[in-house]
Amino acid sequence: MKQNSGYKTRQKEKILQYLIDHPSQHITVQDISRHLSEDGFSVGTATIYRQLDQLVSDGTIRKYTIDNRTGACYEYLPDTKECHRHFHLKCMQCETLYHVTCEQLSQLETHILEHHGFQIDQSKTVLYGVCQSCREKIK
Amino acid sequence: MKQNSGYKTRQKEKILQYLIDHPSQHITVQDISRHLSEDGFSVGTATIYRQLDQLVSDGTIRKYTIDNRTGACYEYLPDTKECHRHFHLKCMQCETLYHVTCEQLSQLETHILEHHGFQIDQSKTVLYGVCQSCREKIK
DNA sequence: TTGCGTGCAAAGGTTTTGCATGGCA
DNA sequence: TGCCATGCAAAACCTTTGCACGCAA
Repeated sequence: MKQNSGYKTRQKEKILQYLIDHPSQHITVQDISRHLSEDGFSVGTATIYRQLDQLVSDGTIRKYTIDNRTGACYEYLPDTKECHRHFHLKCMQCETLYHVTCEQLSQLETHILEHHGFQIDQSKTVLYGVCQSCREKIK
Repeated sequence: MKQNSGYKTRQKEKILQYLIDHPSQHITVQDISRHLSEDGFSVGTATIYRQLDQLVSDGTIRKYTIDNRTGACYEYLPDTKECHRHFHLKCMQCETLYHVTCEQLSQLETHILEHHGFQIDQSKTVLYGVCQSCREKIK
């Protein structure tokens, strides 16, 4: 996992760099396409899709979709060791990523492993929802 | 919420019945379309989408998307509130998606809300890791 | 009868694929 | 040089929309 597969091309580099420069955000294929064009380095849509697929397979980025949004989103996953010690909570409103260390979460991990036989990978897991300040805004 | 809006038509009835007959499953528009055709009661795709939208608004069913899947999924929500509380566990090895209902997970949701002010959206959240059978294969 | 529901076809998006060409190793 | 990567365009999908007709209330 996380071993760059394939050749190192300029397109691939640019795409990944854009994702790294915008961590914890809902990046779409369109965003990447638009950004690279503005940068004077247009990349074909098909290439973007193909590279993103590869990055997802490598475990470098994550792909997900958000309802009432059209198209998939991609997000760079930081690889720092600290990230294995806590969970990520991501607000779908303001896009903030919260890093949470919590006994309850550790217990959950143990429970899921012991009772469901499933070993959770904290670094890859993101809990989606709405944070406090955004919930207050809505009211 | 949960009050059937609009007219009662045969199409609507058939669509909802199919969802009720397949609780806790990832039903797609195609599934419904195919099933109804086989039943000798074809319904136009546009109608299915329109009815599903209405059922989602009513709160009768839930709409969500799954990564690496094309198209949205729908799911009937049984009346009891607790029953539709479940999370998704996805194995990064075999890509299987597990559908888990678990008291511990519900407690976690409550805990995160009360202690961290964060309202988790289960339909968007997927816990990544490795499932039991894949862990056994590795050893 | 009134007005929503339905079907069909067309339109609007997103994502994938085929194929010739280009570029990394 | 051997292969993978890229671009372009076409194709394949999913979902929405417009419109005339059908049907529930």
